[in-house]
Amino acid sequence: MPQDPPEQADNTIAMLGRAYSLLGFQIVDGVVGAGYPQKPSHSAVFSQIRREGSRLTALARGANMSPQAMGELVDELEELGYVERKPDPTDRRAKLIALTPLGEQCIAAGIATIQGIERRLDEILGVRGHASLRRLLARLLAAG
Amino acid sequence: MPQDPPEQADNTIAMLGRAYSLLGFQIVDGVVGAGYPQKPSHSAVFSQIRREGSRLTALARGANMSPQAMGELVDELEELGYVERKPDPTDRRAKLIALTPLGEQCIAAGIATIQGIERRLDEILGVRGHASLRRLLARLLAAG
DNA sequence: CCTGATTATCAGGCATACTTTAATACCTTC
DNA sequence: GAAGGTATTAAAGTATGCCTGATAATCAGG
Repeated sequence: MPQDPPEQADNTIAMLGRAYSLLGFQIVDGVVGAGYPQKPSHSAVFSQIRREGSRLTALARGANMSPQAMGELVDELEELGYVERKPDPTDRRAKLIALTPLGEQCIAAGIATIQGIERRLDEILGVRGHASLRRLLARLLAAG
Repeated sequence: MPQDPPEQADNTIAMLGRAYSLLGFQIVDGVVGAGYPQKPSHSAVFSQIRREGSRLTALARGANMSPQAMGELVDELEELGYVERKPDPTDRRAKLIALTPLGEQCIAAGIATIQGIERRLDEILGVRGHASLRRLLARLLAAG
């Protein structure tokens, strides 16, 4: 993730960065504040783990990192009680990493936090303004 | 800087993050590609250094970090030839950190890169769309 | 002119988020 | 059933971006 650009305080990119930083921290604070401690990097797991359980290598590929690095994230989440490792019935080398009930509550808290922030965006920008922001961002991302 | 939020791929915050990541890397790539190597953290210096030169402590306070940490950034920029330390004529304890001609060229390259990206945003979003995006972001940031 | 604050810097440490190397267990295929 | 590939894990290393503590020079006030 890059930093603020050199020079010129009010370019669009710097504003995007500040907005993201502002809201992103609110998510982490919200979820942690709701009683679900975690690190930002854990989202790499939460965002792609499947209900039936996911293999470590699959998670690593999906997050574009080494299986070893993903293994450490899973270790931490297991320690926190959010996921558990179960043997994969179809391959005895592999393990399935699956959410515990606490992990599901954590995800629910994350979704609730995000929805709360989005409602605040509706207030700040107006429902139409917020929709407009999303449309513009979508177009920007589509254009790559 | 936080990461992607847990869960839900298409919330506004995640879109902001992806947009920032996309464009932010383009800035670094652009400036480095123009022949001015640097690290993202160096922007903490470039963005606030004054033409007459700035004291280390002033830069550190402005970037909200310790003077030691700022000293290291200045070391690196001095090594790269972008800044130089000169004695402060008004205080023999202090040094003034000032841009070299190369440093000014680097800043110019940064500004040019940013302007190029902003022109691309004009193309992608339309001039009015881009202005609208900036207006929405400004309102978001003002509401804190 | 002594005292205490300020300026810069040296030295060492720490957290985050990865990496590579290597080992072990297991699968698949010839 | 041996060879080679895949899944996980342990161990150690790297890069970034900061920090605290201590030191030396200098300044400013009583």
